[in-house]
Amino acid sequence: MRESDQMSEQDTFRADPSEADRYDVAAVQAKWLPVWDELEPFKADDDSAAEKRYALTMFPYPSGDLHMGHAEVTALHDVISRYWKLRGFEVLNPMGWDSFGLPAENAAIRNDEHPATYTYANIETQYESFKRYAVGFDWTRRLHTSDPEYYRWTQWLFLKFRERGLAYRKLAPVNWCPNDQTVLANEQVVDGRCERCGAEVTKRELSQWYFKITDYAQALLDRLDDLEATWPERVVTAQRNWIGRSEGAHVDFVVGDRVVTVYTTRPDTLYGATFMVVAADAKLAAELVTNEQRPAYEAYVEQVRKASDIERMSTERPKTGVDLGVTATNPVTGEQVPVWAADYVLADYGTGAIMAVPAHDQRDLDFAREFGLPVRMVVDTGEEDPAVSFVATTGNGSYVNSGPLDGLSDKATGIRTVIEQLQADGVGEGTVNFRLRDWLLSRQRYWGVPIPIVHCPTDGEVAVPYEELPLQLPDLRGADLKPKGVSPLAAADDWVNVSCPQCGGPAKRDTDTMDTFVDSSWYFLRYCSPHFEDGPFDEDLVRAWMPCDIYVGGVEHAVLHLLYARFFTKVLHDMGMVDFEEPFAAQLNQGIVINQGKKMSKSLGNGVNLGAQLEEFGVDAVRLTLVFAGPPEDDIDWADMSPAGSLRFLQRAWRLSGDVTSAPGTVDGGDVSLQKARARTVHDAAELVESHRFNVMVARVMELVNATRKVIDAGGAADPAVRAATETVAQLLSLVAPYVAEEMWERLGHQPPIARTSWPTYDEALLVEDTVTAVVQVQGKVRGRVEVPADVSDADLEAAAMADPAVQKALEGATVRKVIVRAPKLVNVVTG
RNA sequence: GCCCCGGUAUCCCAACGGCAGAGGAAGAGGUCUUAAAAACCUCCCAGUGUGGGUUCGACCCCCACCCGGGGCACCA
Repeated sequence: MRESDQMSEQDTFRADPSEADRYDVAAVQAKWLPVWDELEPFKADDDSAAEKRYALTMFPYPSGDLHMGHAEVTALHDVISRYWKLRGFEVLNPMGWDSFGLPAENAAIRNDEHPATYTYANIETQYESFKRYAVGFDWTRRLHTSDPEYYRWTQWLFLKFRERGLAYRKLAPVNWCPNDQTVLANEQVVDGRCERCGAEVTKRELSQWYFKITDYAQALLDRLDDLEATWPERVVTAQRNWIGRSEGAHVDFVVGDRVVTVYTTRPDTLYGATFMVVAADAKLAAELVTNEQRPAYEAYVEQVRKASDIERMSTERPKTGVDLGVTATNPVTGEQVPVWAADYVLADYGTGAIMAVPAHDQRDLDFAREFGLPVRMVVDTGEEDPAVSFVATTGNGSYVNSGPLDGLSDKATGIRTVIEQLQADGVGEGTVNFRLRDWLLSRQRYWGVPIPIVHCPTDGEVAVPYEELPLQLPDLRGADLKPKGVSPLAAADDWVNVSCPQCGGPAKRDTDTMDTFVDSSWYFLRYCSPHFEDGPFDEDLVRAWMPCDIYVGGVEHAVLHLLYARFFTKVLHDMGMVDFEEPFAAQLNQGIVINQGKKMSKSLGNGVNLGAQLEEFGVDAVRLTLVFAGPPEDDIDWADMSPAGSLRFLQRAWRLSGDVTSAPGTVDGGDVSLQKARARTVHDAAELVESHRFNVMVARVMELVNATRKVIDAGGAADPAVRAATETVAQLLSLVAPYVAEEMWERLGHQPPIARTSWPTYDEALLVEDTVTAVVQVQGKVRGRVEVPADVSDADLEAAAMADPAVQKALEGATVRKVIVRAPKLVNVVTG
């Protein structure tokens, strides 16, 4: 007895509920990971007869380990992917790394090593983290854009684009980041600063490679209409703004012995043009200026060059400019107007020259005021004369001082009339302009795709033959990579000096590398056949999987990556390699994870370490927290979240699986209200996932857990409805918390993996309620409730409502004027 | 300056134009425990940023404004 006393004491200690009624998070994770590795439930089968779905999430750059942002986007993404899987689709859900780029190069310089060292070490770290995070990726399709097997095809595509005239080289002023020592695309300059490092961008005149994305401006714009329903509105709007289509006219002015064409959206105000302005940094200005004015002009240009974009773009700044000393002839009036140079006119938009109509354009008016130039109103809008008010008028009005336009009062008619006249006289034409510029793709850095071009003194630019691809990077490391203003590749003599593929004579390789956005413009295609060796992708497999049914990622790529990827897809469509024009059928942009109301940052010291959170609460609880936090698009303030609460809920759900006492398969019948709750939950969950309202879906699962708990505690552990509900909980939970779901599934007597089960079914009849509680309002205020059959007629409901004692009381002494009946839920009695 | 999104309980968030509360967190009390944690039970908590309008009825639609977040801004 003594011995057994001791035993029981120990047992009591062991049987502490905190040990017995909770699962060991770390042990469950350790248990299932190898099982899933073995079973590969998410391996996508190209040959499957099932309908295919492609779930794509933006691949990461390998900087360090995964952080909260990755955790959020993949948790949300995985809900959709796992849902489709349960719905019976063959799902392609791949992952890889956007592994070329500057951080690796900077780390290599710091640590005196090769950029690949940093890159591939981080990839391995992130890969392990993704594995533990249990996202349903098909790892057999993993790719890295820095692998020669991948960038071989990036180079191939570049050459194909070039053959189609879509990749070309030109000398032009370009954005230069003095910190990163490389040029930048327009899209990478945000408010005059480098999008990557924040340094102020300056201008340089350089010969660089461009993709002719402007050829596709109209197509890129047109197709946005189709995406409106399934893409976030802000992304569509951002792209529309970025493409910036405008309709207007080219008008030819004569300056001396040459023609200068201007672009205007208001040709109808041509009679009010009182001067012309040419972009100060355009060649045209230097060509037009008189010798007398040249010193003043050159001083001005010098001043403009020095000013940063930030200064230039400030709208507060007074207008500056210089008189070029020449006059231009207005083609419709024959009038001579002065020609000025100014920096408010941009060299690379339109024709780089404008006709200034100060009365009807605020910028021109500001300039005219600054330099005492005349203001002539030609559209009378009824507002005060801009020459007096200094407020340009831009609305509709009647034309004055405008020759044949006088008497008209409609802007559209005025514009059309002038364009017709210009065309008849051969001095202008209607035209369309875009804000979008060609995509500058050269970068003066090492860790990127080498541009497969050889420069030959005899043959000029010569393509590296396709059979020589990939053109691999030379082996440079450490100090070799220090930015010097030219690409580090230029110093690799053995690599640079080659014989011309055409004439065999001495020639030099192009030493720039490609913008990493080129790499990511087609990776989603590569996933369809990641090991294909006869081209960038297997066209049949791309046809089978693409376009992506959902693309989940950050809204920061609204223009950059998404516009480029769309451009690539359109070109490939024109090349006949793909049969669709848009790569991403639908899109979901998640918010960001912040902490204490602020973006996480080192300087604020408010960073939340993902690894520590996973360690403390487990993968499932962290994922659940992120999904449950709110609508996916909203930012999540981690300080407001309770991963501990998430874990508590998961424990609660898990406990159900241990309380079920019926045998597997015992799922029909039982507690009717629980059956109904289960049916309703499954029905709603599908709708909620499809409309991306994952947080509400989780709340519904919580409700079902609560309902099931109640039945069990009331003695229903053996009830078939309890088993059915618990199995449903496990399956629904598997979209968010795969470990505990798998564990529950096993405890319920089933084989793994739960990911390969199918979406729970239910009897439709359970969704139909027999009776409904109808609300009776008097003057919009609830005064009573009546229980009625769900299919009650309006008349019967009204009768029942009016018979209700509480309603009778509320109606005492009042005259019923009208009764609104909305069977079976509501009656509103209006008195009067 | 222009455009978009949001503002519901102490907090995060739900509510086909029809009973403002689904879910969670926090808080209070209780059961259990030597105690604590956990679990379970109970309770507390707003009339929906402000002011108008439409409607039988408005968190929801319309107008104006306030606050917060985001985007665009010398592109002619």
